[in-house]
Amino acid sequence: MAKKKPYNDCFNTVKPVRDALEVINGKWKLSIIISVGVGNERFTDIQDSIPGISPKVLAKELKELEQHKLIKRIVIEDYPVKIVYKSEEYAATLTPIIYALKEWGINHKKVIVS
Amino acid sequence: MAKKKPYNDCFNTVKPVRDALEVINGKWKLSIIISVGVGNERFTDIQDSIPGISPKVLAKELKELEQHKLIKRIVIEDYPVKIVYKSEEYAATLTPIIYALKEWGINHKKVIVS
DNA sequence: GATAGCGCTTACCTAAAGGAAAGCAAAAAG
DNA sequence: CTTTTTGCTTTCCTTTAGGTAAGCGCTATC
Repeated sequence: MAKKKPYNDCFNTVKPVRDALEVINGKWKLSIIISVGVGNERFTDIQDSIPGISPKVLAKELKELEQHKLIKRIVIEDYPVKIVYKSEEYAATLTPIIYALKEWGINHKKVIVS
Repeated sequence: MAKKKPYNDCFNTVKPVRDALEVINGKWKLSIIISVGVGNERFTDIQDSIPGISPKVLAKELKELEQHKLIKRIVIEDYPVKIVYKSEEYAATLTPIIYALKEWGINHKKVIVS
């Protein structure tokens, strides 16, 4: 007896958190979702609203977000052809995460300062 | 007039979200916080509770989490010397984020399957 | 005395992320 | 015509994250 106490299992939490992180990981994805969600639909508007992002990275991330069905790319066929990005409805499910991160980030800033 | 419509500002949200991500980014940090939060305090217990993590990465991340005041490393001086990791109270403020990510991850799995 | 476990560290390597800068086709503006 | 804007793409390069494998000092166990 007196076996070694085994570790506490937390896989039920760790697993879905990791699944979520796989989709929204990286430095820029949530910023892009926020920007598009707030109404920016043109490439350059999105770029301008996110300080520091390069067009290369933005183009790459937009493609990934499209594949994850979080954003749609719409081509409007008139003269000139116009391209707009919109949030998919599914992106709204990320709101609680974004909100929680925002609140935490704001508070953390205060904690660091003090 | 008829100036170009400027982009919609979202920096107030983007900025704190990025601040938060700087602390909890990466593939493993939240998993470690969850594991320690659930009561795993020994290095190998934490390692065993997070499938796939290597000791190198775990050691590195634990140091970073210590610096961010999310986890404390305690050396117990008896024979043999024992080292335990515990959550700082501040780590509890991450609970809403972890919960939101967990819920989203669970739901996302369902969405993908269908 | 040999082996195993604990809490790491070290060295090495690969892949992916990301930055910088330039360019480009099409159209509009001057 | 020249320049500017838009929505990107391309190339090149550096940084970082992370994986693999081995080992090490110490203790405990067989």
